[in-house]
Amino acid sequence: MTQQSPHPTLTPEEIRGELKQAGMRPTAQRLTICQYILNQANHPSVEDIKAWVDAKFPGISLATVYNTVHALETAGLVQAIRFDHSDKVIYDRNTEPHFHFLDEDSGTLHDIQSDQVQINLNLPEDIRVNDISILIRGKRQ
Amino acid sequence: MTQQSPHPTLTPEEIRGELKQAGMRPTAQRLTICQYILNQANHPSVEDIKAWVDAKFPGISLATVYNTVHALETAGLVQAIRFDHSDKVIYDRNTEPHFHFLDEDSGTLHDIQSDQVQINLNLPEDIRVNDISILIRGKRQ
DNA sequence: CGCGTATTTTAGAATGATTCTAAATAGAAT
DNA sequence: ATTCTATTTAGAATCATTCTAAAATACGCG
Ligand SMILES: [Mn+2]
Ligand SMILES: [Mn+2]
Ligand SMILES: [Zn+2]
Ligand SMILES: [Zn+2]
Repeated sequence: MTQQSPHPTLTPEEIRGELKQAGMRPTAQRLTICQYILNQANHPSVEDIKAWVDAKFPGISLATVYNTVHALETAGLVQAIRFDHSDKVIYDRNTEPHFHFLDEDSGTLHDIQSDQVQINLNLPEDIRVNDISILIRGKRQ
Repeated sequence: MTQQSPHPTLTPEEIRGELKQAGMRPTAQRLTICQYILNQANHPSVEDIKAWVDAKFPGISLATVYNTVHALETAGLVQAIRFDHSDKVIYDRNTEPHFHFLDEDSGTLHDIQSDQVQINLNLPEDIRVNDISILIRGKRQ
């Protein structure tokens, strides 16, 4: 299923804790960005993040958004992904290995947990697989 | 297997024929580009194409390479694909649905025919799948 | 062959996402 | 308060790609 996200909502205090644990100072900018990426957003682009954060924090710089997502990525709190259908990187709070469904009508991405897909690979012996990336495109009827 | 490509080598005359059939004038630039994309190359980027063609056809413009790959794409002679690990579009002479293996050591892409992968999707009833894109990353030991 | 017209090629400018730079600001430590 | 480091910021730079508008070329026809 592309079902309800398994991501618990984090309180501001919990976010603060995650940042500190990652060695990042919990600045107002970062807390706001995390409130969006970790709690509200669904696979947002930097543009999405900037737009949302701008409402709560007018005038935040684009560079800060980039800096922050990079830091969050390094800290392992988000995953950066790029798909064929867009030239923008999207950030994924789901850092577990999983796949994606692109709803071609709405343009929205939805997680597909690994256990919802069974893959049987018939590859040469000498290949060691490190990672599998899957994007399913389709529509809901 | 990521085995030998199922792409027959085309003679210059055959390439000429393909272009005409697609309503494209078989100019020297296009013939040279096709000689590379359709016969020699393995998932080349525009940069790759430009570099190879430049040797046979010094001074060809980058715009022409872009124009030509777009025309070939429209004609259905190649497929444009973008993967996560590079910010460049690559062109694929294999226009059948298929998947890809990225050799992380060499950075090279290899086709995986659809019949070498069995996928069982456990998705909601209301989802109609139009396309599945798979990239397998790994190494050869 | 020689013209007329549509297609193609081309250089260079524009675009857009992202990265870089270097200076200003803020936080933490002493 | 002073110092040191982390963060934020505006703006420039980068890079793949797209666009523009003019020059060159190909092709059909007389
Ligand atoms: Mn979006
Ligand atoms: Mn390449
Ligand atoms: Zn996801
Ligand atoms: Zn391929």
